[in-house]
Amino acid sequence: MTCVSATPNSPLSAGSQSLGAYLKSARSALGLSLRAVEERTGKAVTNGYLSQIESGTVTQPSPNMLYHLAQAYDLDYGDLLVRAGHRVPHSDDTAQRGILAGFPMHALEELTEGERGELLDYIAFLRSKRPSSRGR
Amino acid sequence: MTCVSATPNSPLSAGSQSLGAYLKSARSALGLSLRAVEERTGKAVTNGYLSQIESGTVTQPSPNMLYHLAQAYDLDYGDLLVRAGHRVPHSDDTAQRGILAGFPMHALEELTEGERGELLDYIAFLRSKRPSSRGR
DNA sequence: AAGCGCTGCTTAGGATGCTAAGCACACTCC
DNA sequence: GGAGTGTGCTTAGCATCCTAAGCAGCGCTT
Repeated sequence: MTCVSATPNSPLSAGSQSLGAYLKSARSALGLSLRAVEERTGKAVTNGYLSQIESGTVTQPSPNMLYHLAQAYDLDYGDLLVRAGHRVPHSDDTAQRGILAGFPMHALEELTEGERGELLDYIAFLRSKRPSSRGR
Repeated sequence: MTCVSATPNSPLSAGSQSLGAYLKSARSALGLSLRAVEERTGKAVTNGYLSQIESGTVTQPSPNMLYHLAQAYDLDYGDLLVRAGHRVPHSDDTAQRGILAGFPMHALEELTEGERGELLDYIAFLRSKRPSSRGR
């Protein structure tokens, strides 16, 4: 047991901790070993790799990895994303219309995904049909 | 309507578009060149790399890349994340972000009045092509 | 024709995520 | 002592992302 750090660091209050330090605190708080976490994530995060993350050898794990860790530690996934330096979609506003006020949006809403794809292609087709402008 | 059989010519037409095909449609609808997009993203996404994404050579671009593309095309960032196979924070309630989330409104804004008319006709055409029931 | 600029596309190579395997140390239990 | 198990940690190597540089083709201008 080489390290068992002494600092009782509550992972929830960590302000500017690096991702690795934060995850290490979290694991320590839960009293889990590296391999226990590997087990918890269903082998999605191997113990060696987790060690790399905690030590800072790996600085930006993929969202998928972070998700599994969030699950294993019961942490907030979005928070982990931010700590890893990923952008998080701010999923709020749905309404800025503007020029399109006249356009019947519900017509679009009724389309299926595939139909919307076709529509995009048709828009491209309309543009390609225009007199001379090549791409703009 | 002019029509000219735009449907069969569609390179992707239907179903669940791959990320690449979707991004290609979006770019095409906006009438942007690969290098124009590179410019728009402030060189964050190079033209060659974008080509790789569209062609499927690169299947899972980083969230950061997707963010820049979402900005450039005025698409929903979260939607792109999902299409790229990344997990999205609040995705417990799966499908119900804005239905129009994936649609590039800019593409509509740039159309002329007449073209918008044709587009509406085409939407009507799409709907008429369906197997009648409107529930879905 | 020659040159220019734009188009999409390819490719070598560096950087990084990520895995599988193994190391050294510490604690048992026979 | 020796075997077995658990700990954190390291490392070779592969896969993938991503960049920089370049390719050929097309249309336009002189």
